[in-house]
Amino acid sequence: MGVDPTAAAPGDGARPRLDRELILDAAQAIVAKEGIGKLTMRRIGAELGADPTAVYRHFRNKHELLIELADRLFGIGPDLDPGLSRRDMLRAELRYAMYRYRAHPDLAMLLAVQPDDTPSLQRIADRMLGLLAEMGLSPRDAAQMFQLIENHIVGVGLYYALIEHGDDPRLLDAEAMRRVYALLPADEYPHAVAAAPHLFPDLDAAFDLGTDVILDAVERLALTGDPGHPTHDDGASTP
Amino acid sequence: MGVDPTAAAPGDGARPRLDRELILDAAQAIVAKEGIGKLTMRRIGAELGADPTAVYRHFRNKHELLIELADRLFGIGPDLDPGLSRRDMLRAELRYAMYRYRAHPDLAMLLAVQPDDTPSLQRIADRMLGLLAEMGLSPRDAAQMFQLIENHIVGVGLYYALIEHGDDPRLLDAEAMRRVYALLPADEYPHAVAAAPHLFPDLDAAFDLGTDVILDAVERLALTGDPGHPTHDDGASTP
DNA sequence: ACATCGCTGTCAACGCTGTTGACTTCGGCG
DNA sequence: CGCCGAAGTCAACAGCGTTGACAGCGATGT
Repeated sequence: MGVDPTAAAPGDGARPRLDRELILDAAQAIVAKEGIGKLTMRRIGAELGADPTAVYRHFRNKHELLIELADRLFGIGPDLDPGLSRRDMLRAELRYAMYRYRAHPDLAMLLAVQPDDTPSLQRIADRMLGLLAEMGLSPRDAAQMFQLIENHIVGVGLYYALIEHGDDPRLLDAEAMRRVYALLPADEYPHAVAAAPHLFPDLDAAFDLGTDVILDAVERLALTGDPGHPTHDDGASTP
Repeated sequence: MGVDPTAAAPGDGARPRLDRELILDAAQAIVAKEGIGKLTMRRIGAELGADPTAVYRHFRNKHELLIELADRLFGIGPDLDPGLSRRDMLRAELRYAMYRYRAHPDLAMLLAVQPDDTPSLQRIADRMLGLLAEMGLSPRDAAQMFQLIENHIVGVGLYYALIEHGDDPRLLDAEAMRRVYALLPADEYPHAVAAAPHLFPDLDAAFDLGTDVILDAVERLALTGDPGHPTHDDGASTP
């Protein structure tokens, strides 16, 4: 009697017993509302209406909590129209992965340094490797191109994230960034000045361009067994 | 009980007056010896044999110090043999940039979110854009491929850095990581298991492969004005 | 030459972080 | 009912970046 654990509501005062799920819900809510920078143990405690140190009864430390939170956020994959070509499916998978990275770069980096790869990451890897195989790549080539794809995603996703979650609004103004390069001394930075109007392109377009470059290489690899140099070389071109 | 500045410094004896250069030297020494994780204001003070807060007489805050330190570390460029082909020079430039990133990923990310691009970054951009132009690209194409190159560098450099500067030694053991994937349930992760022996390739090789894919696209763009999809009209050079 | 004033370094302290150990309370089980 | 481990609370520690008040050095103006 006394406190009824079933009558718990967010503003109510009463609160069900904590468990990992409940804590992760709170953490996820904080990240969604205020960003990962504000995700502190004390903030989680406040969100739960509990003492911050109560969390330590369920998670060994903050790192363990973050890993689990990251796995939860990375667990969801895209819904793919099975009628799409392999190439288009791979494109969609890549875009989706980049968006995951872009949305939660800090958590993604945490997962990346985690030696015990989580099921989410393993499923993503399996899906992409499967598509590459179906496009005609040997397991070895698939693994190599998969590494390229991962790097591509990390590079763009991270750049995106830095710009969006950075606290300096000027980063979002590509026009202003171009102007900086346009106004450099032309004798010292001739090429930068010349290319200034085209620098800092739309990142979505840049990502797609990179994806196409990689997918072209994949198809070329599937056709000829060679990444395919465009030179009219008659011999060794790969060092 | 005044402190005698001419007789009180650990090791060296007298400590001259502080200035930005001296402080940056100390900071750089700490980063080199113990990594950026140990670079705290208090640690800098200890390295200088001075009170930690003295640093604030020369730098507005830690961020400003880090930006300046990053610019210093990124200022040095590669010595290029002028006899090299444009492609090889670009390859060298790319490798060098990746190594910079790899060596100081945190500082590199700090520079990336800095709206006022530092001279080091501007010089690097100018050099690469110049090489792309000399390979036959229009300023617009050069800017686009430059973005691709940046992403490539960030992706690989960051991945490298995470593995090397991560505190978990298991990350360095690619063989062990492959084993993890090899031992996954084959019915659930068929493609991951099949590709397991070839996953986690040597990152230097992966970087070079990615570089070649990009440079191939650059040359194709220079020749045809088109990134070049490997469709049937493509005269494959190597069977 | 003396007084002045700003720059530099020192010290103590604030608010924040993750984390620990001791204490209390709750809930299920014999 | 009584027990006992799990769960929650409280105070505290060590570390972080940073601030404001104070003290000495050094150059400067008269």
